[in-house]
Amino acid sequence: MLRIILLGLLQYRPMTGYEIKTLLDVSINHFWHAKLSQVYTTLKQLEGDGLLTSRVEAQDDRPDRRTYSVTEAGRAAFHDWQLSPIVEPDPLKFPFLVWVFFAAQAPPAVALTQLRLMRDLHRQRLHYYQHTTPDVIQDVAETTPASERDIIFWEATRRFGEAFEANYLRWMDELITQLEREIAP
Amino acid sequence: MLRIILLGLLQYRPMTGYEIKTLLDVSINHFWHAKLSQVYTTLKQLEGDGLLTSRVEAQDDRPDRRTYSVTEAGRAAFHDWQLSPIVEPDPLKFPFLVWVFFAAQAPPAVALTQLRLMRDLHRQRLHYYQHTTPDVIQDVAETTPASERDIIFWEATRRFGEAFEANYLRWMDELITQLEREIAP
DNA sequence: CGCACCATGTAATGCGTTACATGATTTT
DNA sequence: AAAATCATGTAACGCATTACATGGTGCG
Repeated sequence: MLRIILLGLLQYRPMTGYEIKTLLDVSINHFWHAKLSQVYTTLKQLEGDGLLTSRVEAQDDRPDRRTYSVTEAGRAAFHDWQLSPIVEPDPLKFPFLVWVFFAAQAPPAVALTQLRLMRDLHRQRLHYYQHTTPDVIQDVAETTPASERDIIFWEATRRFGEAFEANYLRWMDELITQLEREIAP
Repeated sequence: MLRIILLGLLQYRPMTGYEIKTLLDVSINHFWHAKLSQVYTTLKQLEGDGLLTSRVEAQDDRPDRRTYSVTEAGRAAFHDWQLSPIVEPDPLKFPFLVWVFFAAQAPPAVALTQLRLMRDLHRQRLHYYQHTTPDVIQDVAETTPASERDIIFWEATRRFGEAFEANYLRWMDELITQLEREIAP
């Protein structure tokens, strides 16, 4: 998947590994993430496969920059992926739900404390999607040659994040209330 | 994480790798998953670490069964994990959102077809959480010595799945409607 | 003075999937 | 006759994280 993301992002404009990582951290980060080291190794791999090319620019005050661009083969690989239909819902992983599944084994007070903490964290995230992400999308749209249609879909992913967090909060509030009633009737 | 899940499940009762896998597929499957081969290797690993023990029972008509049980050290490791607070929201991955992020690069008709297909898949999943999972929880509760408190949390994970899918559907319906308006005004 | 930013990479290790290998019994 | 269930595992590979290694500039 990271391979596809890198091919997709580099179609907007050529970038260095470092630039890609910073872009990743503000845009795609909410539904996919990668460490800088993985970005570097995956870029190298894609170049080895002929899907990217790179050229090095020397700089005297800072380290050299290696800028990657997509080749024709890279563009083709990306579009192949994009046009082949996805016929199964993604198998997802929610580590915190594992904790909830086994929460009966923990003392009730500990469980409640953990749930309240997690609720606060998701409240913060919801706030971020509502008040910060719209500005981020604007910023990215200005520094990247993106179409209006791109922005429609970027905004759709933001709304997904917002709705996901709002939904998560509702669910947690209900669970916490239920447990509170059971502990202190 | 699979290590923790195996330790958690084996505390209800001793099981073979095969039994664990079938239990995994109907319970935890909605927020974590693993292949049978990984279950076998992880069980072996946990035994090597002294967190599980196993004994083999010969059978004449079927292959031998290796039944695993949790050791004291295993119980301790599980409770350590359970009592150490989770202070960051999980970094999640939604592969389909990557597709949406780049959907502007696909022909509008292709994008709409894919979105409608995915909507149907999530509709099926919602139906499953609403009408099948409650029965599954009952079944598991009957074959496994689980407390009432366990069932409260298992039911909570079911509600999470239900709410997640309902929310996903709402989001997709909105996006599809928005795109339909733009294609054929 | 220390931290963040810019900038690149490698090496070791761990987690997870796919493919390989076997084989009897039961259900459709 | 074919598929699903029961039952175990290994080997190769790929994806991802952590740790290691380097070093100048700018800001508070």
